[in-house]
Amino acid sequence: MELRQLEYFVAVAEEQNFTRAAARLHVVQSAVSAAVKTLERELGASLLDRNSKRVRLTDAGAALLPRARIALDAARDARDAVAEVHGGLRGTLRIGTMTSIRLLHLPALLGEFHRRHPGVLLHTSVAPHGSQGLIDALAERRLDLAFVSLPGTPPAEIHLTDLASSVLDLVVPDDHPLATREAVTLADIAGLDFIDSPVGYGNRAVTDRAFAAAGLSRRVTIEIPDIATGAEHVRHGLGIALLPRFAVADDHGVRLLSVAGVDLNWTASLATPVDRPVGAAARALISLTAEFLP
Amino acid sequence: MELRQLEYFVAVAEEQNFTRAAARLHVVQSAVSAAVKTLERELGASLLDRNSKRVRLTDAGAALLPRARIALDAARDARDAVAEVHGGLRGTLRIGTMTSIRLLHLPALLGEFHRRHPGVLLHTSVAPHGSQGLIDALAERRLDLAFVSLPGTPPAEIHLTDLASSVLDLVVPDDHPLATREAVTLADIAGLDFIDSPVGYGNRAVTDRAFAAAGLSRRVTIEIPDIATGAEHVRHGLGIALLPRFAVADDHGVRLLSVAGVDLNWTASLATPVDRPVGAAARALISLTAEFLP
DNA sequence: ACCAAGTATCACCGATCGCGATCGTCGCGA
DNA sequence: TCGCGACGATCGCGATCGGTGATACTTGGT
Repeated sequence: MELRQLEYFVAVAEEQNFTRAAARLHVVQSAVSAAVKTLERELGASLLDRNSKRVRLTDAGAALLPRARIALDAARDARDAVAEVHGGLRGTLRIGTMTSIRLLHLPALLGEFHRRHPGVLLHTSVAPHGSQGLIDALAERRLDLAFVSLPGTPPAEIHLTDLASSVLDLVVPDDHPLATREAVTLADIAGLDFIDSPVGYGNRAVTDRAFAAAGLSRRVTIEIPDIATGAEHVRHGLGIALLPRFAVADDHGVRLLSVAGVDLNWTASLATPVDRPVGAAARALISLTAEFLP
Repeated sequence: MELRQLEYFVAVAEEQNFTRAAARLHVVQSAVSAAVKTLERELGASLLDRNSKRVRLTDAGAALLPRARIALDAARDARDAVAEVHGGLRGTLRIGTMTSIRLLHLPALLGEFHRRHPGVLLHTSVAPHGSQGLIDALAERRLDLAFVSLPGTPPAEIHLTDLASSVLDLVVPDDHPLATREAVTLADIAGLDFIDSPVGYGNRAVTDRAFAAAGLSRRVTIEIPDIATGAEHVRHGLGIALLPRFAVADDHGVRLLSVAGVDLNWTASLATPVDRPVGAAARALISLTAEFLP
């Protein structure tokens, strides 16, 4: 068993496709097929149940996968540790981010990190399934760190460091009955049609929790993955929305109203695993993030 | 970087000699030399400072070594996990034991383990530096489990499960002034010449602690690594000793006396690491050990 | 100065790996 | 039912890798 074989196996398991795994690994498909076959022969067990249409893990493969990731992470940490001693950090840092990274000034943070550690490749990925998806990816070792928004108690295996927060304001079309008000309550907007992010996104969790805590409900009739388009949807009368002020670049045709008597604070945090040590590059980014805090 | 290279590097680091490492790995010396050189080239750092007389770790090598062990352990756990799913446990379990294994009936325990898991190779090693040395080896990932005797608070990274204990009795030559007594106190034997195990052994720690707790001292003039020879030394007038009864197979010429008013309980425990998960085979042995408890 | 022990280098050879071509399989749509 | 596209497995080939055995070089002790 060698790391190269584990790397190929993990790629196939994650992609559920030899051809895509080969592309990701920058080798031809037959090389991946052969390597996985050799690993199976060496371990004396079938790891993948596959045909021309479908690739699934066997029980043995399911047992191997998390441990293969641990071994690959350990090897990368080993490489990073040597690089740190010998002459600067090396390696790749896999970072998950929410789509609304402007809450955090991430470009400035990551830019500074890159200037300080040019040998580290930053591989950022946005969260197709919101912050909850990032948390899952962190737990499954597909990410090293994640910038998330996760109201409530985080899961036991994740540590959150709060970084920034913004209040969500109500955005209504300027001809809306509530538009003349300076502030409203949740009761004023209960039952109305809302535009919001999908379930799983942090801002969506904040708004859902607020309504639930007040024993009220609303209708989310349109889900948008990018809050920067929220004001546009509001402007065209598709509903009202709770958005941070920074997401409303152009406020013509809409009004922003405060919502009184409720916690609509949307907090962004850095999520790190607690069940394993993080690598040298991850530690460096965590330190830099702390420097960026006010 | 591959596991094979890490394995060769770890072997050289531990043996401090390429030729001995090669013997341990069952390859020729030049294969080890070439593999380490390739690893150094790939990492862009010198890992070992060596010449024909001496092999030492560099700073980069010192940074790599614990992480290399983690990666190798992870790979072995991966292999074991697949074997467990697929058809029984495989692999090697590295067990440290005190020399005085009769306190524990280890042969019976390990015999039963072997019958249940014939695919697991048990590699046992005794403790040249006593239980403390076993604890060090466990922390440094050179052992998976250890049977130790460690009075007092164990270090934070080790978990102890008490398994058995025996009281240490005073053994004197039968013409000794105390020989007519049924029991003595520590005060009676303070200042006398003792035969005992070396520092680091569990039984030695028990006796040293008892004298220290009583504010008394004694002279340990002969240190013996095997307590089974203790009574023989006493018989020949080389000193007196505190030994468990089971270690005195032949009591002619000596008397065994109780020592009142002091804790001379010598406890044997199973030491497991707390900072990392143990492999499948280790978990199986831990379970079997629990079954063997009364 | 000599020697023994150990590491590094070299030539050689068999094994391994990745590539490119191709075969076989499978699910889907007509 | 059939054709098709996509995908995994196999094969031949060339390049590279890894281990062996021999040997050169180095080093510390006598």
